Amino acid sequence: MASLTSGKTRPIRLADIAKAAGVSHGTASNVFARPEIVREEVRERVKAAAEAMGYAGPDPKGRLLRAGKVNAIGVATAEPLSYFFDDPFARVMMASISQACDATGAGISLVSAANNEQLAWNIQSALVDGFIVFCIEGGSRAVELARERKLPFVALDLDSEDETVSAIGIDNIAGAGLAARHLAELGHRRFAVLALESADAGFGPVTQEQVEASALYSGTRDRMRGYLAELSRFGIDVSQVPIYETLNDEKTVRAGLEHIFALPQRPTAILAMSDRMALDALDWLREHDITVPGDVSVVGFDGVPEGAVSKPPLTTVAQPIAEMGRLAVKAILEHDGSHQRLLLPVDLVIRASSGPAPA
Amino acid sequence: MASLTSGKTRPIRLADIAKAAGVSHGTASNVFARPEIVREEVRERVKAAAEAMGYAGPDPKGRLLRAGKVNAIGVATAEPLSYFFDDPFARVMMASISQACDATGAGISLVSAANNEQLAWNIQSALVDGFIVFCIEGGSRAVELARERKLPFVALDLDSEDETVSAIGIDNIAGAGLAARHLAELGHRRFAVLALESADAGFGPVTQEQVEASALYSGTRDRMRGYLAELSRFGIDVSQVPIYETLNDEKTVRAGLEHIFALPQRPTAILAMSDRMALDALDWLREHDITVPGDVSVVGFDGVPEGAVSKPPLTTVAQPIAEMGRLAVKAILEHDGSHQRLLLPVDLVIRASSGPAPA
DNA sequence: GAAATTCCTTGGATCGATTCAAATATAAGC
DNA sequence: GCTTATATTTGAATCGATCCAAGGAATTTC
Repeated sequence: MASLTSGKTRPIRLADIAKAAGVSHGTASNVFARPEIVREEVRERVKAAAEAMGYAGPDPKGRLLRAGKVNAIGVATAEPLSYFFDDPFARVMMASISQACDATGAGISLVSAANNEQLAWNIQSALVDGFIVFCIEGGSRAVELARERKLPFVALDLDSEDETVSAIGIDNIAGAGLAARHLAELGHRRFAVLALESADAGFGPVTQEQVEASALYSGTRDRMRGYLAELSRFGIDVSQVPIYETLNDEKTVRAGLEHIFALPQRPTAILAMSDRMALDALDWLREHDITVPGDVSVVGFDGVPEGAVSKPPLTTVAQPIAEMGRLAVKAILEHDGSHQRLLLPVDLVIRASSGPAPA
Repeated sequence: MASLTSGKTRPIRLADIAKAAGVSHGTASNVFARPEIVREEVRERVKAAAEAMGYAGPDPKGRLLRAGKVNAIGVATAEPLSYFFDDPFARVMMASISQACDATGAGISLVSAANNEQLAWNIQSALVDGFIVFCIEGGSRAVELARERKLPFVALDLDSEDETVSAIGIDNIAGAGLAARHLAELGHRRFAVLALESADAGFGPVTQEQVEASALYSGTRDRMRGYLAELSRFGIDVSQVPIYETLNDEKTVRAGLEHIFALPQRPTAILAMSDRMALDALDWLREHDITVPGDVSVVGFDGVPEGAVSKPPLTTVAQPIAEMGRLAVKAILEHDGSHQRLLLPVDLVIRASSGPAPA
């Protein structure tokens, strides 16, 4: 019936119910935003009109423009959206970010995209008060875009040389050093490294020089430096250590292990730059009847919860993930125009995936 | 230097650079929104002005109001925000929702809150084009709030009787029936049920009648009906089946098992209304040297990936989670004013946590 | 009863863009 | 040179609210 009067039903605006109730739009707005300052009789009349016309309440779109603040923070990454729910590291980080947001009543918008163009658009048009940028791999593009929005933003886990971007990261060199020393002290002398991306090139065996040369992905580079510096200290010829670069997924990790274990000198210790790789490695080794830590020791990096319940439990370099998330949210919400650059300490967590080198 | 002229630096607006470049704001807008229709010379001039003044690009806040569409969907739940990243079921669902969103370029806003008041505000002020409401437990409040926004929304997994809300759910009765029959056919006769909430009351042992009486939480009620109906069919006196209601967390599941295994008649089969509970149960049983499925069989509900890799792998009633997520996004984005009510089929996945009843 | 308070209400300004009909400039056609 | 077609640009209107200075009515004070 009602729809007969007008073909398309324009959504009801605050002005509509103001007119219907015979008050100014200012008063109508007050009924919703500060009900205590409007006379009860009027308030009821306006509410009744709103009810009668099926008003959905003040549209946040309108409020937003006036208020200026969205009360939400964007979490951006160059990975596809599902990364936030699939990747163990991202999940722990997101859980802590969302806890911090919950505490302050801020919402979370996930910003991401498969391709670069879409990512640019999504970051440019995200309705947020600031960004937390996940820079796990190839995030520098996202950082650039976030910077262009001129909103507060923090880069996570990007050890960018650029002092003008706020960043919260960890000491990758020291962390990698802890892992390498741990294994060396257990007597291991034949190592292999499962590396994260060092360039957008893809995956496969790489040399130390290639990793070093990559200006991007300083996390990868620094972990590599940390590993190799510490191994050298134990008199190991690091030029002989095979390095295999993966895409941090099961497929390429498996390919890497196939490669590494086909070499004449099998390693007794594997340094993996992420727990995700390390856990995939444990699976592969088990399937190939290579015992851990009997034949081969494995040390991961990140400290995700899955590592505590894997078979065997994973020795790893634990990042203070929860702390990083909390600090990132704090940095956005309490942004004062300055740039923060925090380097958090890491912690070696020794579990059962590492043991003495075989005799 | 620049800041000396004005104490507070108002953000630069499109109008500012239009003035600086000596063009109308209409033209300035076109430079960013439809660059191809403005003469190159002018375009460059405007861009130069924007660059010089440090313009961050058109503010989405302004665009939003004009355009009307946010291009983001809200995912709402009455649980805290971290639920999206902690809960196995939610994670799988979110992964599929985010994949569907990625494909269409839509963003995701997570909407949630610890307390009811905050939840109301968050839902009322969320900048989204529609809602997907997670109704796992006590979600009816969120559904009400979403409905008031008069935006398209879909309830997930709420088997609400209200035909006027769009919902995508599963056949809980049939699913529960599959689980119960499977165990009964394996010879089990002594059962226990780990139930989800049936009222906001909390946790503890409950009776069949109590569950039946709860108008809320129809999912819990229907799964219970499915279990008990099928067990009756095998001649089992369902009034003797202990039912323990949990909060779907480790603590209350453990309390439930303590209770159940302290009863004079120990069960040989446990029906859990969620995989999360079932997995916690497996842990508890292992710790108490009760072998699965030798002493006790366990069947879960949901079909989360963790169930495939647990010790032992979990027999469960698998929901088509990915399909549900995809359909939910589709329902929001292609909303045509009608109400969808989809009941999807479930699937019994038999793994190693269920076996013949002990002799 | 006039003046001073207090309490509500009004209507215009504003937030920052987009859109579109109309105006103007430029090029093309005869 | 005049008309017609095409390419750009303009400026007003709009999106949906919030905020605030100013005005009006009711109440209190002297």
